[in-house]
Amino acid sequence: MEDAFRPSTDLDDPPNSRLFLVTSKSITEEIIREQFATFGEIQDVWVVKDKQTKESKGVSFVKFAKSSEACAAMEEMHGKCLVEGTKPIKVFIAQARSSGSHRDVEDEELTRIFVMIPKTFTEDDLKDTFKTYGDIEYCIVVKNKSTGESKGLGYVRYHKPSHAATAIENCDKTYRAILAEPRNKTPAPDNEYFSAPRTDHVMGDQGMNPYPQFADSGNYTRGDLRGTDIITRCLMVSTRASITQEQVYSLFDLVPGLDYCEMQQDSYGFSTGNAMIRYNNLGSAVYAKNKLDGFEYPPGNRLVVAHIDDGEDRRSPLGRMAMQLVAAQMMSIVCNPGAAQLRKTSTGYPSPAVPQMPRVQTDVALPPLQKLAPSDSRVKERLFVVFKPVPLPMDVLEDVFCRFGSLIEVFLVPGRNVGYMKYAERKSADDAMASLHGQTINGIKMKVMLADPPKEESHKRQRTY
DNA sequence: CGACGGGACGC
DNA sequence: CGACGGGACGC
Repeated sequence: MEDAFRPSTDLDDPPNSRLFLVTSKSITEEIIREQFATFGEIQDVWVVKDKQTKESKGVSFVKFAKSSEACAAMEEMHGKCLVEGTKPIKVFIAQARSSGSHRDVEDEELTRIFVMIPKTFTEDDLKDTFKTYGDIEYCIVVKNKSTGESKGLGYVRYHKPSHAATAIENCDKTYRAILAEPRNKTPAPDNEYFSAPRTDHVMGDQGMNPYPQFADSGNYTRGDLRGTDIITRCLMVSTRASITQEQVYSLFDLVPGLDYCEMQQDSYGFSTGNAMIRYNNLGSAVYAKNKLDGFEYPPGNRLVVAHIDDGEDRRSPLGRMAMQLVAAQMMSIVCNPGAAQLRKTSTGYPSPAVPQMPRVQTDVALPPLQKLAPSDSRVKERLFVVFKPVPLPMDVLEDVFCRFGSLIEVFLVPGRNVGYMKYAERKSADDAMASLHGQTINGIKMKVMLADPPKEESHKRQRTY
C-alpha cells in the first residue's frame, strides 16, 4: 500500500539517535543499559548475537530518544572500559538502517549545522544566538559573492556533536536548523586555526539591536493612532527593546484577567517587538492600557499599548463598570507589593511569579496532543485556513492542528490572514476541518477548508509543496 | 577489527 | 470573502 505512514518506534528517528557499540563479547545488555542510562531516554538496547551459539558478537546498538543524548553518550563513553579488564569500547553514531553503509560516522558530519537566518544577521549575531548550545568553532554567513549581501543562510561549527544536536533540537524552529552536508570531501583535516585572539566577551547588551527594522521607527506617537478610542479586550504592545514574551506576560498579568499573551514573530521567527494581549474582560484591558501605555520597561524603554479591534466588543458601557471593579482589585496589589510575590527574573527585572497560562483557549473540545509527522512525509491533504482578524501564532496553530494526527507542517502566508496545514493522512485533515471550521481559538475566528491544489506551473513532477 | 532482532495495529 | 515559503560553503 505505498508508503503507509508509520508512527513506528524502530527507524532511526530522530536521525542520529542510535549508537553503534563495539565491545568485548562479555558485555551484556544489562551492563550497557546501566552505564548508558544517565545520558537520556534509552528506547532500545540490542546486543547482536550469533544465531546458533547465542554468544555476543561484540556489537551492540543503543537507541536514544534524542540525538543529543546519543551524542553525549558517545562523547563520554567512547574508550571506556565497561567492566574492569575488558577492552575499551568504541562508540559511534550508527549509520541509518536505510543507508546500508557501514562506514563510521565521523564527527565532521555531526558538528556543523546549517540554518536560515534574517538577512540582517552578522556572523557575530549568529554566534551569539547559537553559542548557548555549546562551544562554537566558527560561524559563516553565506553571502552573495559580488554584492556581499547575506543570503539569509549560515553555518555554525561546534566542537562537539552533542552541541550541534542540542542546537538543532532546541533552537527556534524558524531557523530550520539541520546538520550541514559535509563539504566536498577534502581529507585534509588541517584545523590549525587559532588565528584571531578571543574577542568573545561582549560588553553590554546595548551594543547590538537585534531588531534593526525598528531602528528608525521611533517616530510614531501615541496621539495619532487611529482607533485609540475603541474599547476592546485586546491590546497591542509595542516595544523597541528586546523583551521576551514571558516578560510581557508577567507585566500584563499584574492586571487580573489576562488570558492571552503572545509576542508576534516575523517569518523568520524573530520577535517583531509587538505582542498581542487579551483579557477576559473589557475593564482589565482598559485598566492595563491606562497603566502600562508609556510605562518604561525595562527602564528607558517606553511601551506603547493600544486597544486593537478584536472583532467583537466595542465601546461597551459594561466595560467601564468592569474597569472600576478591577481598579479596586488593582489598588490592593499596587499598595501591597509584597502580596504580588515579586521576584527577580534571570534578566533582573522584577516580575511576579505566576503560573503558566494555557497557551490555547477555546470552547472546542480538543483531542490530546499528537506527534507531528516526519517533515519529509508525503503530503496527502492540505487545509486552507482563514483567520479573523489576524493569524494565530505558529506555535498555537501547531498545538491545535496536530491533535488530529499526521500534521506535517503549518505554513502562514506572509502578510496575509491565511495559512495552510499539511497532513500526511487525509483523515487527519478531514477530522481537523470538521472540528475546527468556524471555531474560535484565543479569540481568533477560523475558517478551515480543503486547500485548492497549488497553481500548477508545469506538467513536470509534483511539487513538494 | 566491528553493522541490523523482536514483535504484532485496532475498530 | 481569503490562496501558495524554502536552503549550501571561492581553500
